Amino acid sequence: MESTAKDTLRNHGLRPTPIREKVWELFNNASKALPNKELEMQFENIDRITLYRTLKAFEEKGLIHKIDDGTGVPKYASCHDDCADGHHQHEHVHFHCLNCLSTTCLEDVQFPKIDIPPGYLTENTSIVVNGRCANCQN
Amino acid sequence: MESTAKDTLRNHGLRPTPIREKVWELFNNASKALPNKELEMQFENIDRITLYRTLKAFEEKGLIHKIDDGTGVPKYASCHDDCADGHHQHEHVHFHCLNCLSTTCLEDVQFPKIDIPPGYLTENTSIVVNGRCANCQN
DNA sequence: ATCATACTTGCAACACCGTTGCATTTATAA
DNA sequence: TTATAAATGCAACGGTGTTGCAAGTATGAT
Repeated sequence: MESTAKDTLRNHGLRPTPIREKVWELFNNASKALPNKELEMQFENIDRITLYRTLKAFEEKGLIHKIDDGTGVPKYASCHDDCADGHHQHEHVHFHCLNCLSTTCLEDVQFPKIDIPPGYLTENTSIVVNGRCANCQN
Repeated sequence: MESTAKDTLRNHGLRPTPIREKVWELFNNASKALPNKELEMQFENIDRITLYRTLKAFEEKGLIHKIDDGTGVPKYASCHDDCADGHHQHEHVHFHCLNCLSTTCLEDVQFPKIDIPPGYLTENTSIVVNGRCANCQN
């Protein structure tokens, strides 16, 4: 049995509101990371600041994670269950298609171990692969 | 024998000017990637647009490469000889220190091979390791 | 050396985005 | 139902990428 958007929001310490529920559903139905613009377009008229704060809250509560794919336009994607309040766990590779410009999470791709020189301490690593996605091979 | 800043600029199709020469020297003497702000501070008074265009020109001509370390603040570092006009070759890992906020190129770290699912085509890959650099271990 | 030309610089200006403050509206728990 | 805390909408500020244009500068030909 799937948990409703309301439940999910409450479980993460967020009040369920129409906007938040819809934003959350958009992330759940998305097969790629979403930029602010694309989210805004799904609403009749939503204040960009409200959306900004919604995304910020979602991120802080571990519902979504921000992806910097190098385009300069931040994108967001839903997290998995192992993400909690302000403590993200996202050791997965992101793929950015240079053709359709979509960015996706490659959860199943093995995350490589980077051999950093002694003296350095690794906290977390970000990997973005740029290329052509499966849908853009023609 | 080292080539002068003038020579380097000319060799990349850029007219040597006082500003460009100084910017180029700043990159050569830097042990880390430089954000616009840090470059601006090295001048008495430089127009931010001029610096913006200088960096853009340098990047297009293969003198420097832009690094997106996830902070949202673009940084730049000098390229190596294998970079030419609009054709960058930077398969190296970048390290971003969460303590001193410096970003460096780890040229000697082995760049891992990412096993992307069939159907995907890899053009280039960006890797940023976040953590603590050698200078920040105390 | 001079000079015409192309490039560079500096300034104004615009757009976009992150961010904060504040008043109003909405959700929640007593 | 109601008091309280949180969410929303709007104004506003600052930073930055970007372009246009006029003035200054480097360059190659004469």
